[in-house]
Amino acid sequence: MDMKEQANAAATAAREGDLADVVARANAMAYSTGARRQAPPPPPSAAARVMIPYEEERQRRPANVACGGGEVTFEAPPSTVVVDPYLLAAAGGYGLPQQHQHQHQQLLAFQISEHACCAAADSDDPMRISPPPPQPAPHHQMITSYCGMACTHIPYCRKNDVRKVVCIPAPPVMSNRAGGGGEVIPSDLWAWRKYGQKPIKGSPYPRGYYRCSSSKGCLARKQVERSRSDPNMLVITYTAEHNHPWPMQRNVLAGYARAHTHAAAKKQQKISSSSSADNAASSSSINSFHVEQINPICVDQLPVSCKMPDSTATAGDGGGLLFEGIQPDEVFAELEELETHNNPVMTSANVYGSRGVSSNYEWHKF
DNA sequence: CGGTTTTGACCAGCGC
DNA sequence: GCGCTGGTCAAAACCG
Repeated sequence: MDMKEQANAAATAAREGDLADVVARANAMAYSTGARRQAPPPPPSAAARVMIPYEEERQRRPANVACGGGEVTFEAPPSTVVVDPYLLAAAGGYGLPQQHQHQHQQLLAFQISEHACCAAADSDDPMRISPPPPQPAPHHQMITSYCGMACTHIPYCRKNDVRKVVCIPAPPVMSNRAGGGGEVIPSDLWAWRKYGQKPIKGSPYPRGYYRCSSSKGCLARKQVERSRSDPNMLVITYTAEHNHPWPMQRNVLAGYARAHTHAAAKKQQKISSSSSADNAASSSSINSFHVEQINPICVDQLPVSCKMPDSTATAGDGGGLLFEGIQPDEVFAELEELETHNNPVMTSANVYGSRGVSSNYEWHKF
């Protein structure tokens, strides 16, 4: 697929609203423009530009994001795709030791605002750059979109609702265990409690609903689902902001252990007894995916280690991104690096006291 | 005891 | 009004 076709596909995806597909195609374009492993892209200190053409008749309001000199521009409808500069920085291994940077440059994680629809439909640009959140890394300049009107473009779009969508590489879908509540997702530093799961029309994968369990009054929520068009991508939608500091040490294994042992075993037994197509979307707390290949690295605050399986594969053609196995000490080394370089606010307790939901590794407070 | 996942039920918004 | 869909609730079961 040449650049023009990729651009058209991206525009189509943008219109059809599959955010993950937009990201995947943007990813593919990014790689096709030289951001491949053989030719690592410049670090965030150098300009990086990703562009997605859209309908020419539409007013173009590119979203330029600068982080450490890097710039990403989408010529999608104004707010269709917004790149979280931190994620881009993470993709470039920003703040990591030199020897680790090449790994993180393979990741292009995007933050997308679903409220883009509002901007496209209204002459007044409802988008505005919010100030950096108080707790995450100081340079983590979030771009979020606010609905200043009653949005009718997205059913669940609510006035003044802030939604941040992050697409990340997901573990491969396994035939009988993947998907659903058992979705193995890289953990972030917040504590989430799953409170629901629903099958989504048109998607073989259910959507999991999580709310912040660190603070009772916290309204932060997130939804996790696989992209229907690219199962290699996980779409995580964050809603509302945390109103409290990072979660401290807690009983991280209560309940969690159950989900990964007893219930999982029962589920496996149940699932294995059934051959229905629903298996792919059924709940399971663990995935037969080799969990040790995933590192418990925060999604939106810490880099996710991944690599391109081969030089020709792209996220758009199913090649996708694969997590690269890293030893636990390496993970902690990375965390320490981040703690040192990116987020002096975070303490060791905050970092290591968090859950590693997607990992075999238990995180300990030292 | 405090925390989790699972899952069916319930509710609200929307289109017909 | 009805059906569909997405989001949430809450009970049950379980774990350290």
